[in-house]
Amino acid sequence: MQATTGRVTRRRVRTRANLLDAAFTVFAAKGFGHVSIEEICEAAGYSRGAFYSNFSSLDELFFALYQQRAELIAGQVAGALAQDGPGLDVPAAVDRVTEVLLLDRDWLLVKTDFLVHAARDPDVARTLLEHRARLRGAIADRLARARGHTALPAVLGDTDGAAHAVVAAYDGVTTQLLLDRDVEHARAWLKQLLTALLTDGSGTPDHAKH
Amino acid sequence: MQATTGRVTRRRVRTRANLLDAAFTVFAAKGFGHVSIEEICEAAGYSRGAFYSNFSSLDELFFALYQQRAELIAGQVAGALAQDGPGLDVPAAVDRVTEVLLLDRDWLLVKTDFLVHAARDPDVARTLLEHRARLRGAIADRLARARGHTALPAVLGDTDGAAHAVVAAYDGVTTQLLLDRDVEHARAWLKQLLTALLTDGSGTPDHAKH
DNA sequence: TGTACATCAGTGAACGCGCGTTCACTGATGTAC
DNA sequence: TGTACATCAGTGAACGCGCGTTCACTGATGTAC
Repeated sequence: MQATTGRVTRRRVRTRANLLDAAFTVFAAKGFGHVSIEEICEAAGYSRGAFYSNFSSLDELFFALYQQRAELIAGQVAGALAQDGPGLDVPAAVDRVTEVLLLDRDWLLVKTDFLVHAARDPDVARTLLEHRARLRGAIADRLARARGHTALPAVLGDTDGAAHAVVAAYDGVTTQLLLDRDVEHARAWLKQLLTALLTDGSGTPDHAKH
Repeated sequence: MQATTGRVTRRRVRTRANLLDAAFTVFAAKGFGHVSIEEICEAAGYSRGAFYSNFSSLDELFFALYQQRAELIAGQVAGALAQDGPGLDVPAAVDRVTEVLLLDRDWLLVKTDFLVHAARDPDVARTLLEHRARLRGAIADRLARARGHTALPAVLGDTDGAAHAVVAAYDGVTTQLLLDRDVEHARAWLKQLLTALLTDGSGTPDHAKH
């Protein structure tokens, strides 16, 4: 209803952004559910009143935070996937995508907190599923573009099935990474998994050994 | 130092078990971090003092709870894997194992909460990694036993690599299941993934279509 | 098997702190002229 | 560009509740004889 857009402004936008940034750090460090509104305000350098002026609950802020970051990252992934020619160079693509998806541990932590949260709230789950669908779409597009150049194994069905498999592999590797904190291993491992999934054993590439 | 084992007893064991059972339900419903000691005591039908007589913190109880359930489930999985002959019937094995691993949503929720918790505490992470290693060991054994009867694709390396892949696939499918709550789809999907991973495209089984 | 006694397990009242939430106030920001 | 005014955004004190934690007490449980 905010008739004039000029009145929603500047200071407010800045404050909101500061709160979200501080919240990201605090949530990553302690986990949603172990964080108080006060901690976030303190980290951001505001009084608690500022929080209530911008959000109505921790849940709302957490949701906004996830939305913001997820959008950002979805864009980066799409960019990384669009980056090369029609042939599908799995290891190169994985390198570029994991740069975005695996290297920021804080994001992995927040994302997993959000998963846990979504698992208990169907409305939140819907949003997360939509984000995932968008990501999967970008992957399926990429795979479709590679069709003819590189064959997909029939077991997974169409490109959409293959995209699902890629996401599942990513989720699986993420779980392990959260525990062992070995990013390089996770990247190598994801490459290997995707190679196994996206090739049919004939074209086995040489880097897959080890 | 409890010299006589007779003095650690009965009532105490029962109370502890009741608290753990109640905690499981409450944690599954609300998530660790949104649960108070009081809620658990109320659910179990004890006063808060009883809690402090048995545990020193929520963290300790949560850890004990995970430990208890994980052990139980590890046994069930090992049993399910040991159940048939030397040949590897992937879909049948997946059916039996997912019976244990995917059907209890409450367990998936608690397990994921615990993952998030472990991701922020290296000591807890070590315990979880050990549990996972044990599970993986059971799977690797099963795969080794199938060797010669069924070939594994070389991309994954030895049976241990294949076992890692199985766990990753399981974790990936779990993530999706937590969001869409479609158990049957998750089982079918896991079968398909494992078939793709554990066969080399030649022996593609007919059930893999769709 | 029964009784007397000692120790233990859980009770529930009490305390106090952390923090969510509200609100009257003030300095900041934008608008009109 | 400058000034006067209106509205908005964030302040920080105040309130109160939920709940973690403690502890003197009592009924339950086990032991000795």
